[in-house]
Amino acid sequence: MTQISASELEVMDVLWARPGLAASDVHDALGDGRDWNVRTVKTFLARLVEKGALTTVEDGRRYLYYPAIKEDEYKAAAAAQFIDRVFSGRAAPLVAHLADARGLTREDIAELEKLLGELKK
Amino acid sequence: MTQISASELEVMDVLWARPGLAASDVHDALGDGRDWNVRTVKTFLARLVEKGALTTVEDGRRYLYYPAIKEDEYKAAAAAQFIDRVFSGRAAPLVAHLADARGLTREDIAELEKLLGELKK
DNA sequence: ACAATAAGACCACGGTTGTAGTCATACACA
DNA sequence: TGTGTATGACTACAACCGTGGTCTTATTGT
Repeated sequence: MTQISASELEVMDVLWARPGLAASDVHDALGDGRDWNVRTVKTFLARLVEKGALTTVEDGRRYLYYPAIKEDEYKAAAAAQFIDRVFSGRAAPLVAHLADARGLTREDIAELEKLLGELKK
Repeated sequence: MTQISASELEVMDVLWARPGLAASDVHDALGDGRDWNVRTVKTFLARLVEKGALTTVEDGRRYLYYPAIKEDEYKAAAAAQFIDRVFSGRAAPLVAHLADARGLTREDIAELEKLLGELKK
């Protein structure tokens, strides 16, 4: 299970949101801010297929791309791995640092409290 | 500010805990589990110096290494960057995913609640 | 005094990543 | 009907990363 890079993840995000796009659609969807050349996007797509993160379906003379891994599962694993690497597996210090670094919004705090309430059951 | 890799971060962790070690001490301190060759550790140290994350003080014919960046600041920035990349900047989903992926311990939950209580002030 | 050892300096090498270029071909419009 | 254009296939290439080798010199134990 090779690693998905930061750039590749942006591509995955597009396809998790709208599965079944062709390369040029993905390129367009990334548009704002990210102005990668279409060929760069195609490279990422090809690498994601190699890595088993995407599958393709032929559509005439082009491919449509679909996620082969679930967003939730991937992100949960990525979060766990990040916490292990940087915070020795402890989640609380991470949240503390976030508060420091960028200030959680009031909504974030409310959402977290609700979440913790549910977890306690 | 070049990126610090996962392996390099393990080296930083040693020196944040005990600043002023020489290369071989860092190697020893990593010991358990991590059995990198001493030269591998030296490569990481040299790269961290190049990257500006460590500074050296000569001690006879060897160097002592000291962190040039603060652990808290680095980790806060790393956390913010991770959340931006993977969770579009929202912290709450991250915690939710953690709960999913590995189950927060009862202590984690208690600690997070305490933290949130303080943040609300 | 000499040999084994340890330190730093420099080098290597294959894999990953970001960022495309080139080539052949198929389609679409003038 | 021929030419620009979009697509996929393949290639490139420098930087970074994990992993450690070589070479020179200094120190240390016998």
